[in-house]
Amino acid sequence: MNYWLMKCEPSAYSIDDLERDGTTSWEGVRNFQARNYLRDGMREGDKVLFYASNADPSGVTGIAEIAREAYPDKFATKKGHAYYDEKATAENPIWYMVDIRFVEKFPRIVPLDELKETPGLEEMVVIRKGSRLSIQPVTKREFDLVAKVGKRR
DNA sequence: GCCAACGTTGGC
DNA sequence: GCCAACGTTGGC
Repeated sequence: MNYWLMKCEPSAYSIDDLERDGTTSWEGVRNFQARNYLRDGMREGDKVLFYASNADPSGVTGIAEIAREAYPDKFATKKGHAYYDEKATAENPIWYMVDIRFVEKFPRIVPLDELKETPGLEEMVVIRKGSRLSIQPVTKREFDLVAKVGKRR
């Protein structure tokens, strides 16, 4: 099993939205490295740290899991849509999406500051300066640590 | 809202 | 294939 961190601005979609919806599609990834992780790395059942970016504070708000493996991002061929890409075709979709399922909402957010201060998380991609990837791999150790901290209190 | 860091594009 | 220009991300 693999572990991931997925970013989203809560003004666009939050852990509360995911709890309400149960399952949601994850479209709009338009970065090749993030696309590769999503398409080639994510498998059904993989666990996800759900991260709120551009938030006050930013941080991990809960856990999700991969409900459906990568399939072509249908919005890439939808003309006029914000996620439209003229280079994407049915034969060569370029971009992919997955479905994720709600697992749990932490009783409290684990803010970025705390991730930075937690021993054992020094190598986490998300705490690195200038780390803008919206989909990042996480080790099992990192995942378990963040989950433990998030469930505390 | 600012701006540093980063990815992408396109001229050459 | 270099690199300047541009657009975007995301912490602050």
